[in-house]
Amino acid sequence: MTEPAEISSLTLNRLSLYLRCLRQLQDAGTTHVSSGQFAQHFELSASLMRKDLAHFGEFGIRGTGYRVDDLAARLTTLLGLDRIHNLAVVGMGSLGSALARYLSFNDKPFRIVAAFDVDGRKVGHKIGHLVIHHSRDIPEVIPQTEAQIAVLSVPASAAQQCYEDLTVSGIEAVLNFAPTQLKQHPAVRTKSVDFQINLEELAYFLSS
Amino acid sequence: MTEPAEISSLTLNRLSLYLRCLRQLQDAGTTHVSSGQFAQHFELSASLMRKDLAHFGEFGIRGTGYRVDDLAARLTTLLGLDRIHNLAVVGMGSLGSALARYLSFNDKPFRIVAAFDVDGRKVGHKIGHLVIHHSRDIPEVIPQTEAQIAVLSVPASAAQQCYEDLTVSGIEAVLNFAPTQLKQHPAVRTKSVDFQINLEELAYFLSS
DNA sequence: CTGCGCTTGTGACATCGTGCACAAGTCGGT
DNA sequence: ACCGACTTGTGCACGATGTCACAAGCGCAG
Ligand SMILES: NC(=O)c1ccc[n+]([C@@H]2O[C@H](COP(=O)([O-])OP(=O)(O)OC[C@H]3O[C@@H](n4cnc5c(N)ncnc54)[C@H](O)[C@@H]3O)[C@@H](O)[C@H]2O)c1
Ligand SMILES: NC(=O)c1ccc[n+]([C@@H]2O[C@H](COP(=O)([O-])OP(=O)(O)OC[C@H]3O[C@@H](n4cnc5c(N)ncnc54)[C@H](O)[C@@H]3O)[C@@H](O)[C@H]2O)c1
Repeated sequence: MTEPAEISSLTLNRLSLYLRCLRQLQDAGTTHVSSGQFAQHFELSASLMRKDLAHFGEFGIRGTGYRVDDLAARLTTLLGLDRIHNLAVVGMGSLGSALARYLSFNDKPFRIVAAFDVDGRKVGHKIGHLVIHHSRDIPEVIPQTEAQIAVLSVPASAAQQCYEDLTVSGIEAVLNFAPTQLKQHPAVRTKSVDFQINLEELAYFLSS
Repeated sequence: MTEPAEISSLTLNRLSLYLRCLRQLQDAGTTHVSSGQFAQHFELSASLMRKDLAHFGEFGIRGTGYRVDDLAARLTTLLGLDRIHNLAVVGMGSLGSALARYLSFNDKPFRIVAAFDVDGRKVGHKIGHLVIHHSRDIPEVIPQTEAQIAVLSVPASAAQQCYEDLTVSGIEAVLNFAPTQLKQHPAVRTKSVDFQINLEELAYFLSS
């Protein structure tokens, strides 16, 4: 099988995870690994890993396993992480700032090219070497900077409006952190990371 | 059906979502809603919502729909959000501080009772009215404060060690933000919120 | 009290995701 | 050159998840 069918989110997320684990192995100096060893080490499923990889071709050597460097490299290109992706952060509050700082360190495949807020005390100031624009300039700045992915870290009440401003500005994907159910635009790939819901799930299982 | 079987994460997360949407309806003054209206308004599935609720009993009135207040109240107790849950935050960097601040505002069902770090410049200082302890005191402070859920926001390299310190200290659940695959303790309910993997999923689908 | 329209709760069905087991294939030793 | 030990890639079966369609139930009008 090559790559005609649409890949599921679950598979894709696991591929990212595999890559991360492979990098750990690289750091440890491991050059070869079998799916069994890999799975045991990282508490994953060996057969599932093989099946995930099978969506994209053959990566291993029967009888031997996988060459760590090789698999890592192929996963990197496969996931598009060998290219640089331009990010815009909308909402430079405590979360937005943390994200911006985090991405500045970890700048391998992602690069922040624009930041937005509405707070007069923040607009015009710099975060690192990046000036914070006013949100009303989203339609102008997004195309200029060629931002492809937007990170939404504004209050829930502003999220939908910002989302729509972003979509009409030609953004290709949005990662939303606001605890709200966005009315999605079909042409923009949208995901939400919902801290609150995850916390509530844990709370459900507590004894008292 | 009442509640013998284990409820799936997916269902549980949607229940949290429904509750959040119901609160929006309450704020808007809506008193009654049918699953169809609800689903259309929030871009959800009506039949799935009914099935999710069915795990826990009957909540609606046939021919009429649901009373918003009533359903919200029942979901709140059902999810355990009428009780206060004690949180500990481990790793008071930019993300940990953002989370602490966020939870201090949004303090309805969650209350931060302890904070930890190893950085000498942070330990002993206060965040709000809460003193930051040294991580080595986790085994002492967690039981004292009766923290039930820990939020892990330390660097990936420290995550496994902190996780284990927490588990032996009697924590009941952990929400991990570090980009690493934790070796899980079976008695501790553990979830990860993985910003990086979500970002990489979006990147995969970008055109260029 | 009866009938009608509406909505829930639910069983049957379709789809999707995962675990299992094994044939196909590779390598190293003899 | 062949064998045996090992691992991948994969077909199959099972379980989980979501959709559909409808009987059961409720309220209101007459
Ligand atoms: N730990 C956290 O802080 C955390 C965790 C999970 C989710 N969230 C969510 O992330 C979002 C941001 O959280 P936060 O803690 O950073 O809040 P915050 O109040 O610190 O920051 C919000 C920022 O958004 C800006 N803003 C408001 N309206 C805007 C608009 N229309 N356009 C651009 N910027 C605008 C504000 O000026 C502010 O700087 C919230 O929706 C919150 O629920 C936060
Ligand atoms: N936007 C973000 O900042 C962001 C987003 C997603 C995930 N994350 C992840 O969350 C974690 C924290 O991110 P951050 O940006 O806050 O990093 P940070 O460097 O700002 O903060 C990390 C904090 O953890 C403390 N620490 C280190 N070892 C510790 C230990 N053993 N016990 C207790 N505390 C310890 C450090 O002193 C520091 O204060 C990282 O794993 C990061 O990958 C961060």
